[in-house]
Amino acid sequence: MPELPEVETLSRQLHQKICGRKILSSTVYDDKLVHIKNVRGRRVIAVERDGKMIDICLDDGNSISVHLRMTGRFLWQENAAKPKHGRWRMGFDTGNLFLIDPRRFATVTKLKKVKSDPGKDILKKFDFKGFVKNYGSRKTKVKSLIMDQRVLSGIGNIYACEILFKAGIHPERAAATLTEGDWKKLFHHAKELLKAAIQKRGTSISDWRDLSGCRGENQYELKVYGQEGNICCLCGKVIARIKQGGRSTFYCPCCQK
DNA sequence: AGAACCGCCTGCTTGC
DNA sequence: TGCAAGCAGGCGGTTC
Repeated sequence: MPELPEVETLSRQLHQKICGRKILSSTVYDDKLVHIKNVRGRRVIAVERDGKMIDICLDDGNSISVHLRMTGRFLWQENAAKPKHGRWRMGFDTGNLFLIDPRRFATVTKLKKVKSDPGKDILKKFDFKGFVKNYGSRKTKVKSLIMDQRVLSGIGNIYACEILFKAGIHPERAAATLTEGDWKKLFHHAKELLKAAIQKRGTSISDWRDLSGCRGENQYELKVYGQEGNICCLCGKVIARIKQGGRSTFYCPCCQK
């Protein structure tokens, strides 16, 4: 599932491919997306990432915001033949951009471009002091907190598990029990991990692919996610899996306190 | 405030 | 082999 590194990868590739290009056609194949209108003839002036959203900024001041949710992805194709699970196509003079989404959870909205808060994005102007002040004394579990998109933007289940492992913090700890040192460690590893994952063009678990249909390579770097029953690379004990609000959490009971 | 659950979806895995 | 049930989960919404 696309999280910050995957969305950043796509966003950069898209910017490269369609920035400055005019949208010659727009074809919607999925009834859930029929609201996508008034796109033809517009020129793309930028493609930006906003948390897990991809914003395709147009020359009329609007922006097409795409959230890929679970299985959404973009594919660039020279020909206009609809690929399997193709939900939407935008035609450019250089080729065709398809939104592919087997499970149809992805959402597309067209709206006036609004500036979001870069202080919530770990790789932008992240506001560490503001975070600790506003959320550091919450009673909620630390994993739920860092996955809350209103609090931090971009972190999903896979990277949340990996970040907490690197930082040696148990996913069920109440946020309020973390010291400033714990938070510093957590955000240090979060930054490093997310940057490294972008370098690897994302984590290709299940069906994630980049704009050219290529797999990322970060799945080989995962230490706990999907590793239930395997041996921890640090201590040799068995990786555990628990449910937190219906979602799987993977962690090492020995290394994460 | 916080946690759990549901609905949205479809492909894949599991069990008989 | 084939079919049905179960499972996966980001997010918004509801409920306790």
